[in-house]
Amino acid sequence: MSEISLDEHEGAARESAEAVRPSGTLHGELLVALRDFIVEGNLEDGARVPERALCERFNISRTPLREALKVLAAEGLIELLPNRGARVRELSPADLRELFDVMGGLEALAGRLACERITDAEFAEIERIHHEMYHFYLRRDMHGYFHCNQAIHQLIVAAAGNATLTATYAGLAGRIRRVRYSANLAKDRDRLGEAMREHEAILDALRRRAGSELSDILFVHLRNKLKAAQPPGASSDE
Amino acid sequence: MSEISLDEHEGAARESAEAVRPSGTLHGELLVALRDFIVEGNLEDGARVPERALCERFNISRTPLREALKVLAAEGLIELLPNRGARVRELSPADLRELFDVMGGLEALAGRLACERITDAEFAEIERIHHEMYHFYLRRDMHGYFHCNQAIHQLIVAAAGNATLTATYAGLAGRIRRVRYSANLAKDRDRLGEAMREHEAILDALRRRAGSELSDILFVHLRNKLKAAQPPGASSDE
DNA sequence: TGATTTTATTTTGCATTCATTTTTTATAAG
DNA sequence: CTTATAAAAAATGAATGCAAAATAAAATCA
Repeated sequence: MSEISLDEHEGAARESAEAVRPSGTLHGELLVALRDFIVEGNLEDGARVPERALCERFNISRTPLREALKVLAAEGLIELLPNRGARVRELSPADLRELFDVMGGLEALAGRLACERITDAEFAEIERIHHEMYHFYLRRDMHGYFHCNQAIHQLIVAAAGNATLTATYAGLAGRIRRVRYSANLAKDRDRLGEAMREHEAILDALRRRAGSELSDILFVHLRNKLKAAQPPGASSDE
Repeated sequence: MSEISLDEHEGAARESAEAVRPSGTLHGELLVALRDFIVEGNLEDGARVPERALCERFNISRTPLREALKVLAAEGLIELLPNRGARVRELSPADLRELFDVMGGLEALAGRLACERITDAEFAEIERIHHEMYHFYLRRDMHGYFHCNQAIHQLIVAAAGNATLTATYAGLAGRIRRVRYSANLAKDRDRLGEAMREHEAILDALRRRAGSELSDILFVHLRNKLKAAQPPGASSDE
């Protein structure tokens, strides 16, 4: 009956909403598992979230499941319709634009903060991955490139040393991750080269600990990323 | 038995976590009411959240209450200790610093976005309140001053026209609102004058639609606000 | 046949119940 | 009188039960 193909995503201990990691409680574990389950795209966009099936899949009763659903709704991953259950939240082009802008703002902040406190060792690590990324870029290895790209942005956020920022950022990132924009990105070679140059500028500003400048670069960088991901004439639904 | 002094905070329909406004469902209403109840300081810092008492107070069973608690924990307002219930989350000086920085980052973003899309009418409204605030400043009317100050920052965020940003901002603002830093702020007259000058600069940059510049000013403005709120030598718990 | 009403089934929201764990109170020992 | 131990009370986490609502299915009529 249950047409869901989940295979126990236990171990993936994603650090998410900061104050909620009640390992040892069913609800806490379930929250993590369910979030991954949805983020990884096991449910179609706009699809109903099948309570019964998920209960059977995770071997729990409805109570902890519904608690987790409420949290995921607060995070914006699903939406709750009164008396009509939960649905996977669809991202309109406008939503995506909003998310990218906020992510851009948070990365801009991360860059600024990172300039204040990043150690030489941390910077060296970012630089190392940057060169690795350049390597992938030359070889047109999209998978490797993308992986490094993610890592760099993640490291900058981490270097900011602000747990609240990290948690907020992770929450928004989860919502975007459902969208397969990577495909669009990878296709546009011009964008790839441009992105590479932007990353050079990021590294440079970070090296000089030029917080305000880095802040600007990162925001624009995210804007360009969005532009590349969005079809040219996509309505912004304003 | 219940030493809680709540008097039905119904109507206050605060727009909060965007995807959760299930008016008509008990859980949704309760979430809003409970959040206000905690934000308004009806529970001591670090105090246990009394499930039983709250159930009686709101006339509901534990199920919807606990659902709301899970959401509030995800928002960071309370923390859940396995088998030991929920407690009102205390804000360490480090937490406060983190929150202010992220709020600063979000306001910086708001300023940048506002410059892109703010209308002359919207700007005029902000300018009007700014002058009103100056009036209060001259008269040393702290209450009026503070109110205007809040309004201006709120309007800038609104002018950004990004619902995701608004929701994220509101979530963090709620956590800070528990702290009575306003008292500290109001006491420091030097800071007040400085803040006034910073607001002049904000207005000026916004008038010129100088997004990047405004972004910087707003972040620094928030930093200074924090500095004024924090006792000089407060440990940053790094 | 196709649309519409009626009935059955499922799903949802919330209350209640139950087994554990924690906290409190009472009791005993040093 | 203080500290340690044991028993009682309360709380928490999760499962189950139940009424109302929504969806699906069947029956009726045009």
